[in-house]
Amino acid sequence: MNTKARIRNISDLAKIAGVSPGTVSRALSDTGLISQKTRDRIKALAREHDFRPNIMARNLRIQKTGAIGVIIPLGHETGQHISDPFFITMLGLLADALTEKGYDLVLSRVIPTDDDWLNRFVDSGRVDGVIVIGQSDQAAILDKVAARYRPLVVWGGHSPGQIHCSVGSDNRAGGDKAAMHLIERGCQRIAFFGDPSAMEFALRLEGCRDAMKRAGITEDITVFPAHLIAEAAHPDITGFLGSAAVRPQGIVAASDVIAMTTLRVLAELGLTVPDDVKVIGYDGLSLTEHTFPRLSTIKQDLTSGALNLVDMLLRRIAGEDTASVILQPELVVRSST
Amino acid sequence: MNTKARIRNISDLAKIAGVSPGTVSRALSDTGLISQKTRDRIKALAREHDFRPNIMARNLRIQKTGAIGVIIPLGHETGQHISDPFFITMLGLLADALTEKGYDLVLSRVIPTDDDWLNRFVDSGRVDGVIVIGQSDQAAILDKVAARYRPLVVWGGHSPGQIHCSVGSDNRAGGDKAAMHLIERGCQRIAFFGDPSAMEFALRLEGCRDAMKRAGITEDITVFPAHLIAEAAHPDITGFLGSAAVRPQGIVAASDVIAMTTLRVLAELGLTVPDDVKVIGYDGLSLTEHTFPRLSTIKQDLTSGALNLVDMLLRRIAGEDTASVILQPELVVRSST
DNA sequence: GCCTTTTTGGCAATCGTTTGCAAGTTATTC
DNA sequence: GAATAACTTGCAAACGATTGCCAAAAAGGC
Repeated sequence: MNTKARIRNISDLAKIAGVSPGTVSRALSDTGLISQKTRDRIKALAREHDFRPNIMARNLRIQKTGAIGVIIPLGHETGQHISDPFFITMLGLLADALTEKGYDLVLSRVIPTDDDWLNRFVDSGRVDGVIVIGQSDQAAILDKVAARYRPLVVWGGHSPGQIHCSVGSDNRAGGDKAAMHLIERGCQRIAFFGDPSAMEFALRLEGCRDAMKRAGITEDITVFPAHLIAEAAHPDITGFLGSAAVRPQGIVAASDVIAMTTLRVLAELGLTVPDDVKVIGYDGLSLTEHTFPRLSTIKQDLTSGALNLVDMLLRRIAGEDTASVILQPELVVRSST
Repeated sequence: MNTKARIRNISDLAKIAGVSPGTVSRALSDTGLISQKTRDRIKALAREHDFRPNIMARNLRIQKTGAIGVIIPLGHETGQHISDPFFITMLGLLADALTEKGYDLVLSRVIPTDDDWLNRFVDSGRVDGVIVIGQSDQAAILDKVAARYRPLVVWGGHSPGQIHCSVGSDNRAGGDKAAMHLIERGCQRIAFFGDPSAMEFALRLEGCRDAMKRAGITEDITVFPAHLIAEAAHPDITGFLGSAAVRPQGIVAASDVIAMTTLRVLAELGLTVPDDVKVIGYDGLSLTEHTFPRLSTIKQDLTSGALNLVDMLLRRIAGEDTASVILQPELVVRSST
């Protein structure tokens, strides 16, 4: 295009424009104080040479990175990975919300081998704030870091006395709704598929128990700690359902992925859903619409969850203090119950 | 812990250690030239005050960001989104590979509204290199940018004369394998579900035709341009299969998601797979193991794909030149054929 | 003990912006 | 026409690390 030397920085441009670097900076960043005329002239010049101010220098001066870290700690279940549909869905929503607000999203998967992973990330100075997806079994560490590092929010349940700011849904209420729905559909013997050593799942199980108690069902719920990931859960569940002395009439799965695997096992065993067994999932991921039969589930509103996470975080970055948010999950009835 | 003022930068530490900032820098970064003794001493001091050199300053000086941008252009099918299982799987693998190499991963979703989105990102100076997942219908733009910006690699098919460096699988060979498999299973009337206006799909269709020709089947393949996303594809496919005058014996789906939806529609229509109709997918995502019946598919080795992408990119960053890579897809036979 | 060689560590420039302060210019008012 | 007000713009000091070059110190050889 033009034969002139490339513009590498703001002072080059200033030289061409016949003004000082400071003026160029102000013109480009729309900080008042510059006459409309020179501002336009400089902007045009910048466009013409397609010059964009160096971001690293800007970051250094401003002491901000313009990036938010999203961390997925792969804690209580090694082997669980980022392709878990739940994480992914959340990630996509966060990406949208952050982009909207002008932030970059720096993705980090962490396998917590020591107690220092979050400290390291937070202190690395690469991001202005951090969103952690899932408490896993790391609640203690989250609390410790939250005590000194403000711009941190977490997706997950809220437990009394917790220090970190979390956004998540009411797991107990969700479990209650799931069990209640099965009971209304006529189930008496109910099983819970999921490992209650994860805090979220324990609460969902509690909720199921609440509902059964309320319905006057004395028989306790059967708890089967199925794996989170489909590959591992499949043989497990096959073993359990294939050999169960008394088959449950209804199954509350702790996650949609577990529910999906359950559907498959049932089909392989020649059982029909919902006639022989009813199954309800948890999360409300889009994949539940593509199973056969379509899966009933307890839907967490991840869209507003993501929006809340970002909103809270930005407010914390701005210095505000924010309380945790608890969203209400919702029963979605499809064909599996 | 200690009452001393916090160490904010390298010179503070230098003061405490009684040396000059330069020495601290060298000690911390293990650049030779410093005696083992002082190096150890300084490192201990840094650990004690948990001081970490400011990354932004480092970036500015070094002229590197230590981050790689991963872009997902949502081009030819608006509404397709990041939660598409294919993107997600790829993203997870890239996250692993990049972390391994010490790079951050900056995620960016782009809806190409103008011709300048890639330029803007590349020039933003936020990343040292860019990986684009999927050519979508943006091949021209990719070529244009690739011509001037070296550290750019793309996941997708390779077309003769393309300028950008791509890593992808041989779609034509994959389509061939899929159709061949159906033919060997006794299918004569074959349908292709997928929109051939996407380049990758067109090639897969070509491959199917190759196989049929070789097998001496004169009847042409029926092409049905199903949508990429399950929500949209479902009614489409229901319409097509429900009203087809002559039902195909075998279906080659252009993606696993389409195949999955097809399975569901068939089940809803009361048809058995594979007895009434055989279905084969494309991609080899893990979700294909969790359908019922389990889906046969043409597997692209995304793991080595991701490794290749990262490897190529790092070599380009280092100044090397790299040629495109074409991987061979592989037939995976399960229960749907 | 003196001279040469090797280590070790300090100095200061550099990366490219932003921004407080002050000076310069123009417009306004009496 | 002078004094004041109101805008514009330039100057130069940060931001916090890295690194080439040089001097001082230590080690080694005779």
